[in-house]
Amino acid sequence: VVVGSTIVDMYSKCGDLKLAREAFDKMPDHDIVSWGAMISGYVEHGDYHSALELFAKLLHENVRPNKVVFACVLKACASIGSIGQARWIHNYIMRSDTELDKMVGSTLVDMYARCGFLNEASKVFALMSERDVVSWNAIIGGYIQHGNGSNALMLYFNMQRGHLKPDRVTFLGVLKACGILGASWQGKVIHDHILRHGSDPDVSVGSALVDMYAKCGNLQEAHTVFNKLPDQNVVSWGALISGYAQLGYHNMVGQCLENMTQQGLSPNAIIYINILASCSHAGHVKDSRKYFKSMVISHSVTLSPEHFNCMIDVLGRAGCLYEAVKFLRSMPMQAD
RNA sequence: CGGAAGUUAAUUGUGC
Repeated sequence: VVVGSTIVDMYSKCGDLKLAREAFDKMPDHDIVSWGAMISGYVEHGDYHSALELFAKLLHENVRPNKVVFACVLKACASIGSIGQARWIHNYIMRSDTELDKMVGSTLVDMYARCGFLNEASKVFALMSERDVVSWNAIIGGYIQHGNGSNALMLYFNMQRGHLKPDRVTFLGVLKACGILGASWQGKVIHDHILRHGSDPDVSVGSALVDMYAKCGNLQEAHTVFNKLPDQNVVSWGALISGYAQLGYHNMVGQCLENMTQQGLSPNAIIYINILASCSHAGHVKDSRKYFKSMVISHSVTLSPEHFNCMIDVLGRAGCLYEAVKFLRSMPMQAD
């Protein structure tokens, strides 16, 4: 059974769920770990329905799920917004005398938040028997997903008072909260916390800092932080470019694109959305045509409705209605 | 303590 579970886990970590399921079905006996390995494999690869189906089968065979299995299926429910099944599972957990430990509790918090029930998320958070940094991150993240930056920041400062050490995920969250609020003062405080935290510099946290400063309107600081990043990737460039685009610095957007390309990084779909949006704000019809063309010939970007929206917008404003309609008709997807 | 587990950075446009 142990070997079987290991094989199931190995196949699913390699991304071959079919082989994993075959191995699972061939096992003479299943213990709870093998069920867990298979269910978590489905969840990890986004096959939430299969995960829930297998969970139903587990219940049908009168196997007692454990905390790991609960966490996996709750995550599946959260991902497809299946609040009904999630509530049923929550209920089952309560009936089965499973304690709301940090793992099951955090998953419930995250699930309720994703399904839009923040009251219940914070209720579960308050009831949990233990809370670790992931639990705090889950509730903070929940408020952020719903645009409530101030509650997220309040929770962060409560967490500090509880002497619980934040981690990089916490920082990613609260920096986003500052960006939402335009709270540059709190942002600087958190920047300071990050520097004192004593962890290795991290590109993700660095990009979140760039984004935070940009969203607070402080492009100078954003660029300074950007220059100090250990390495610059497409996302960190994206944060910077989006900042320049939103604040109307059209030529800086072009400049960034050039520098980025010189670094050997090719712009992705999101970068192009920002660039085209910048053309649209600046009313640069020619630039927008130029960039759209280079995007198409690069063949490395999947065109999305956003790209077309930007083009149609900039052309429409410039009075090039005929060309705008041409773009509208040439959309490879359904126009809304 | 030979096997499974929770939170994770950049995202367009119209009108009030």
